[in-house]
Amino acid sequence: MARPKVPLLSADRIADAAIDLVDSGAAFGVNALARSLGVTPSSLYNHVDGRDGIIELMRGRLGHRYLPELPTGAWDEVVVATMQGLRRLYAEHPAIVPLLVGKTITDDTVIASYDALASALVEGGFPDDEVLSVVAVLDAFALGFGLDYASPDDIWQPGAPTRSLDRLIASAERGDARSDRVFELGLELVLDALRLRLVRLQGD
Amino acid sequence: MARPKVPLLSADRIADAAIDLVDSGAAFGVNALARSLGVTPSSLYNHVDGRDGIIELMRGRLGHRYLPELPTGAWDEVVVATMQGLRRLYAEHPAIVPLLVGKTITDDTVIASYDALASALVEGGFPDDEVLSVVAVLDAFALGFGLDYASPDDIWQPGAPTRSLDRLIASAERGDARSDRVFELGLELVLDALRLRLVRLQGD
DNA sequence: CATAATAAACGAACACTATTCGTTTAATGC
DNA sequence: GCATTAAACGAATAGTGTTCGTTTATTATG
Repeated sequence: MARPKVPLLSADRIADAAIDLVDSGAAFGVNALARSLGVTPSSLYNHVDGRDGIIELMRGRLGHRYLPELPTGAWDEVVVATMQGLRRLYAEHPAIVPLLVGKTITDDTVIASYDALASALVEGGFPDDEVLSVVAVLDAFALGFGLDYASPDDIWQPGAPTRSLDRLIASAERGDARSDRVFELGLELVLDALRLRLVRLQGD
Repeated sequence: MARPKVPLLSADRIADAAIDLVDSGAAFGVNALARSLGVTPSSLYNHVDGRDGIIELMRGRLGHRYLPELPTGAWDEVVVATMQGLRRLYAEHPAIVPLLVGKTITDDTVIASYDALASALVEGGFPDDEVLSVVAVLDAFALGFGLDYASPDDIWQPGAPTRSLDRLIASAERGDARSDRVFELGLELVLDALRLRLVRLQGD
């Protein structure tokens, strides 16, 4: 096919198809993505910057869908809103997480979200030299939970009898319900801890 | 070369070489691994179960090196010991983390470590139906931190001016010092929160 | 309107990757 | 001493991500 009157592809269309592909459970790849778009792989390179570029586009699209535009209110409300946005993102698109980790974030929408979170913490009273650490802790949390959602049903597969693990696994929840419970507990714990830290800081 | 008198390869030797390879910063792959062992790729398949098998072997070897054999004492001491073991593991072998995530854990040594952690929490007074969630939270934490260690120097790369992020990034620590600080803060937060939860639970 | 420049698709090619297969050689057990 | 097994090999396969040069259609300029 030569150049069509109306373009078949665009960055957004490619990103959406990539998200669909990853959600389908298939392995993410440029070739497979092109196939799902009914296009040859090299055509994609007219619109996006290779594999990593496509991944960053996916991050942006999902960020746009799930992360609050301009979260306002008390710092802990911003934290909750951001974390729940990430939870929904990861819960509904678990397979994308492994692709996202360890890559520099450049997408404006996502950057803006982190900026809003950091700003809320600053205004909430956390000292400047601690805010980025708190953000990193929250990020580590969210990422860990994202990976939890992406984990196989059986996280552990004991080959020999255990003291507690076998028993606890047998009576434990499974699937999304389990992941949700873990997230709720984790968020509660980290919020309690942060509030405690803040009153301690302000007590001095 | 035909079969040598004394075998060139063994599962352990392959795992050690794989760890060295990953630590060197090179991309992990069966071919590259074979090259580093002075052997052809197919020879490895006599000893290990493919790429995933090698990764699980690495997990086991590293677990054996870094996770306390049989941690004892109060539940929070076990938590600290386990988390710090994981921190050392991730800090000294950050590049292995992306390979580990999202794969079922079968290695006996690593299983035993999680079992000890779960048992300590049970004995510490956490209710049965909550222990696995706490373990998962800690795991999510540790994994998130591991990924933090593995992250590039620039986690964020704002393309436009920001409210706080630019300023905070400019004056922030970088590299391992930053990651260590984040870990310490995170561990402190989660321990505070867990202790608080325990006294609340026992108060009822 | 003609022509040049650009955008967008294509297919072919390249250098990898992980894996499988059949073969050869050396060590071992009865 | 002979059959079996273990362990290496090379060749082959199918797939990966990416680059390159070419063709075609649309757009903008003179």
